[in-house]
Amino acid sequence: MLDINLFRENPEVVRDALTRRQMDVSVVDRVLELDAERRRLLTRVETLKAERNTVSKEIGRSKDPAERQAKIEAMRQVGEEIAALDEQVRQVEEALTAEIAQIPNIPKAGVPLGRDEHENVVIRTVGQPRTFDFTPLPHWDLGPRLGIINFDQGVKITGSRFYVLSGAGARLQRALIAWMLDLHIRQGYTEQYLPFMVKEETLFAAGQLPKFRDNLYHDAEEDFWMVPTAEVPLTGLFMNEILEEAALPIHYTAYTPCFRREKMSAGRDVRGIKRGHQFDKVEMYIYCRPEESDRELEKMLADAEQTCAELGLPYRVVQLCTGDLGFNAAITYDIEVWAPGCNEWLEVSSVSNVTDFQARRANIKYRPAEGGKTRLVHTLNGSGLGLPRTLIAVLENYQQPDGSILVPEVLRPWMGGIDIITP
RNA sequence: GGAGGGAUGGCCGAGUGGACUAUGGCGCCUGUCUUGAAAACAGGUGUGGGGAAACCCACCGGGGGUUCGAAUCCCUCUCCCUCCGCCA
Repeated sequence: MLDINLFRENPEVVRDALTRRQMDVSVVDRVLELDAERRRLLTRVETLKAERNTVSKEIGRSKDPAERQAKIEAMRQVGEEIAALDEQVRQVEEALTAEIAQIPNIPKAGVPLGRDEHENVVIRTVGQPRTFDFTPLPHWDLGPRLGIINFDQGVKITGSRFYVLSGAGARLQRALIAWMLDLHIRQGYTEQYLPFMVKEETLFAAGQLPKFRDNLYHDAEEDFWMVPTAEVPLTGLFMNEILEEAALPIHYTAYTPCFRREKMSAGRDVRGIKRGHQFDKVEMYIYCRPEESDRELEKMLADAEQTCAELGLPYRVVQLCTGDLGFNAAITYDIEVWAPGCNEWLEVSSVSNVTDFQARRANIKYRPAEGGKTRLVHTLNGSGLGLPRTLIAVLENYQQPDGSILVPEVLRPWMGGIDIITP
């Protein structure tokens, strides 16, 4: 959520940000009107409340019954007026929050201008795509042949876009999770084990609600929501808290499953395990001072790149253009790995500086060491690689002519002696 | 699932309708004293909002209600604690 003061003092900044994101700017005027109305109502109602407070104290002290009665009568009317105005304030604030809550973050100055994902900018490519002297197979062929991915069973027990990993496939995914968590711990992150269901307030804080309601799973009985990413509970950890500056920066990593209805991408990427309703992810998350967030973004990007490098996967770093930037992010780098079987670059990681956007929604501040006013923290999030896609990349890049899969060196400690996956 | 007890400032803890402008203590900050520190003493010390400012408004777990006036009374929800039941 953006700062209301930004609209008052510098509405052009917001209009410019919306224009760069290819969005309509009329919301800015609606916000300004509602804000002016809110302040107009507040001035009136607070004057009346001050009067009521003063006179009520006089009533308490007064010994004259006639005077008391007159004042009680007068304040009864003032009270009715206050109630009516309070209700108007509530409605205006609700409308104001509804408008502001749907406005995305301001893209940082260096973010390339662009309409959609086609105008993203490749920053660098690292590693040479492996050359094959045979035709590499896509994972949806490799997996079933090796008996490590079963699509039919997933569909049978749950439905479309669900699959089962079996034997070495399940173990390989577990190895990736364990290895990645350990790597992030070495990089300075503290591991968190989190609830996989959260309440509505937490989703609002993380910027998922109200905008992405259609992409979330919701248990109506208990009013719990399944997390679409660890970013959501990680943002919620310090909701409504004031941290000490000395505690910052905070680096967290967490493994969680992620649940997404993917309503908006129905029909896309239907083959294989690239896009499912349930997938696993290891996330990195940082809380820091505003001055540190640019530097922390570079650290997080380097940390995410290290996972690809150590897995021996060729990858490229892509900077998202303004038209493709996510709702919360001010700047985002995607990491894409080459999948020779399905013949495409797979987005395995997305590393973003969210600046104070989630912190304002979640009300997470810190007290400067020198004292003075509390300030909003900056938050950053990045996947230390989404798992099905990393699994795809490992399977397709490490396939051998006979259809077997060589297990990457770094994962072998978790594979119980399996160096090569064969049928 | 059942019965009971709780939730007050950074922390402890008092407050059962009007002097609460939230007592007191601890902690923290500033000052006095001191070569310095400690101790003692004095003052200060929450968050958010409105206003050019003076100042004002809101907040005692969340929401709603009664009242001229609510930390205090009523309803409701959440969470914590104790016990019982059930349970991986």
